[in-house]
Amino acid sequence: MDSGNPTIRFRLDRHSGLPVYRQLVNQVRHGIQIGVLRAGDKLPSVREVVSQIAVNPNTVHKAYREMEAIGMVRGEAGVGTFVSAQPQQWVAQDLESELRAALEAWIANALSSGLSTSVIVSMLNQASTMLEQRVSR
Amino acid sequence: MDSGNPTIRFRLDRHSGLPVYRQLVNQVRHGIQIGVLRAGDKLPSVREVVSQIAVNPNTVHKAYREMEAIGMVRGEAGVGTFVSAQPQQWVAQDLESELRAALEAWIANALSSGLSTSVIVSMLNQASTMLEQRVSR
Amino acid sequence: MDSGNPTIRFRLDRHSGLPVYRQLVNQVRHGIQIGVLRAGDKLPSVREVVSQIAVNPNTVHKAYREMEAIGMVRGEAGVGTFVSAQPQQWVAQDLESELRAALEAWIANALSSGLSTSVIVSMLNQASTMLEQRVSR
Amino acid sequence: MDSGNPTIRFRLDRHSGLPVYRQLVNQVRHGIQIGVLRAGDKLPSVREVVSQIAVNPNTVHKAYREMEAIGMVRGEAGVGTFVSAQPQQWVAQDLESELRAALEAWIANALSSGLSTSVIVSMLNQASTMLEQRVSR
DNA sequence: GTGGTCTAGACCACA
DNA sequence: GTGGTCTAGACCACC
Repeated sequence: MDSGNPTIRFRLDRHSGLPVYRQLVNQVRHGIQIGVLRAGDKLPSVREVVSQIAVNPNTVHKAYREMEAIGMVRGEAGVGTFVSAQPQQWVAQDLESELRAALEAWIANALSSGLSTSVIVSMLNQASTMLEQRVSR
Repeated sequence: MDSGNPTIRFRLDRHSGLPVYRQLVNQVRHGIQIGVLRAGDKLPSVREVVSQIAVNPNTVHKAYREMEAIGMVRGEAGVGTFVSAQPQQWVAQDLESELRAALEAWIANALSSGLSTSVIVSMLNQASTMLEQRVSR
Repeated sequence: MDSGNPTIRFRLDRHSGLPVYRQLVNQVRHGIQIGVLRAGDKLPSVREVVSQIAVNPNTVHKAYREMEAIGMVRGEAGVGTFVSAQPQQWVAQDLESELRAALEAWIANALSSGLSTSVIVSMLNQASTMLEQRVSR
Repeated sequence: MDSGNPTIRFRLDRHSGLPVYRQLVNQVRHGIQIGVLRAGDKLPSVREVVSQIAVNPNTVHKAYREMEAIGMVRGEAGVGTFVSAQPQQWVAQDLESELRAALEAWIANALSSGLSTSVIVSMLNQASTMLEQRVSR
């Protein structure tokens, strides 16, 4: 009914390797951080998302459940899903520690595969450099 | 019984998240790269591996089949499994490209979460530095 | 439920001596060759195949993995398994070269058994003729 | 002891795809057919064969057991293995029917893989022709 | 002893 | 629902 303000539009990168539900969570988080989404804003309904990006409803459900579990968002039955109050602070911290852990896991994998430390270091440096150039492009 | 040349001993990291059979493949690849395994060398039999690292025979078999499919190794029924001739070239590329892809996915995840490029870059640099210090320790 | 497009139905020859998983691979290859299966078409799910031909899920999975390793097919977790784009070229060669090798082995066996070449030749011709008549029957 | 007359020397084709024990059987059969081996002739002992062609003793045993089961040969404990009397007739017939069955199986495989009859026929004819040319070479 | 195939089941992440 | 990994065990041909 109150579909007037679409608040956020999801987009999908099918080739990124990232799980779909994770992309959705990330985009909401991103929206909150850059101010597109504010406390109390309504997220599109599951059905709307499904028609937008042609994805399985269960996948959207999972993303919404995940966000709710973190406290990023609150779902009210029969009404909709809304951005929580003051989610900004921990959102960022939570994300960083999660990413840091993932990067640690990546390094552990590389080491346990027998790659030399110097090669791993150079891969990290190379990625870092590429990223810096991409932004100044 | 006295198989004399133990060629390679597998070790398992149960917490790495990497599938067991992939760990085995990586370790053989590693062994070939550092010269512990050479063309014609015999890998331990499936049953030997099973008794070494307490894993299901099928899992080991799966790893061996994978290596054979890539051409890294050749299995002869009733005889054993042997390192192929001239496997060196692609061996290195395979593993590195896999890890590079995983790192790219990590960056994609970070970017799509709304993390600023500078933060990501600093995380990469920090990890790289930590790794270098760990080796000189 | 109403998956509508049955794309391919597997059949099994339990007495052919060919491993079940190889029969499945061959039949998909055949389906692609005769145009029943085209790029992007969905293969029946592992569980569907299981209920069709009464075989263990792992066996079907093995066949699907084999096809994926060759590049004939691509499996997406949670979605299904789909025929790859442009698989036609090598598809034909693969099967034929395999059969040709088997026929060479048969001849080698016959020769090394001391059968005269003329007898072998006549056996081949006889088989060939029988096959032609069977088709015009 | 009576190693004076070596009667038959085995050779192995490692790339033929034929099982080793089968090659041994075939060679004895061949030897009988061309008259190199006659009724009562002694086959080399398992140990002699092992030292000749570097093969597992069990493999030689299996070949000898197989020949004995067919009646081609008779083993006397502590003495040796000897060619049976009048083995020629059925030896040939037995072999031919066996080969014919194998060829039928090959055709069945080809058909069940979805190869067209005409392609199979042409493969057979091609093999037959190649074989004829090889002999007139 | 060796690897190869298959069955019968479990649990997981993802859609 | 989908495929992916793994366990526990069987039987086979071959060495």
